Amino acid sequence: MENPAFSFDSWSFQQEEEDLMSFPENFEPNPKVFDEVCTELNPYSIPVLEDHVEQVSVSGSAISFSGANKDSAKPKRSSRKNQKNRVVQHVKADGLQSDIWAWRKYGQKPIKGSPHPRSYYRCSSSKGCLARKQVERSCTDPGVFIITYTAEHSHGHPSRRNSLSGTTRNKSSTATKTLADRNELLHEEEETVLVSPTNTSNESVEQEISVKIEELQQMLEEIDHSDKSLSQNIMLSEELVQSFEDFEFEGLFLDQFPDLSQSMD
DNA sequence: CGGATTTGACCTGCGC
DNA sequence: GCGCAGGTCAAATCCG
Repeated sequence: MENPAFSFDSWSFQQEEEDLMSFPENFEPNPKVFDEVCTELNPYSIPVLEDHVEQVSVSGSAISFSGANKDSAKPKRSSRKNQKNRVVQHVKADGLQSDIWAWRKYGQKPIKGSPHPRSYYRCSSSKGCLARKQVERSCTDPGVFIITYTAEHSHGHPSRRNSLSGTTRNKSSTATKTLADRNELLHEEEETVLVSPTNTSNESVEQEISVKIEELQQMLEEIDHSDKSLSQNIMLSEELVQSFEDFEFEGLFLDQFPDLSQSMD
């Protein structure tokens, strides 16, 4: 069985980086145009911190999506005017992997004056969802990605991500994943646990979660502090992943808290 | 075989 | 009206 969420690995992200950097080495954008585009793409001068994502709404309402009118007839092609209302995020590389939605890439275009192409994604969690996402590398800081969300999701959060977020599809087997990837996975799963209702009466579930977290943390410590060979670390990591698969966090939560996915909206 | 990605073609908005 | 640039479509291709 393959865990879909586990397809979020650094390898595939590196592939995306390669894709984004696929312009000729001698590519030299017009300096004037380049500056103008950079100013346009990063008008907020938001300081991007590690593990921190600033979220900005062009319409002035943070976090909320406001681009599409769900009641209006769906045009065959979206109007560029509609995209004045959109949410822009400036994230570092690891921020691209913290997106809970499943996105499907439907296009990539070189942007005039920018050395980096822009990738276009649509939500693949639900058929008919109008949510869109654009990912492009900042021209002022290649380590920063500018993510622009347009329209809003017409459905609740997916129980599992079934695609990649700002990345190409996974091309490697689980055996080739790095320890950093596994740690990233653990962080994501821990975050999933932490969003559970705090006043739930289901103590047995909470206890089970607590025990599981402790086990996983111990396993991580073994990985981090041991001087084992890489292959041994990978074996430990595989055990960690299997542990997650056996536990089935989200399935458990969906069974115990059927309203959770909606309340997260 | 089904789902995701790639990529050239096409459509639309906007400035001149 | 024309041309450019951004955004989307869809067939081809890839991959598990």
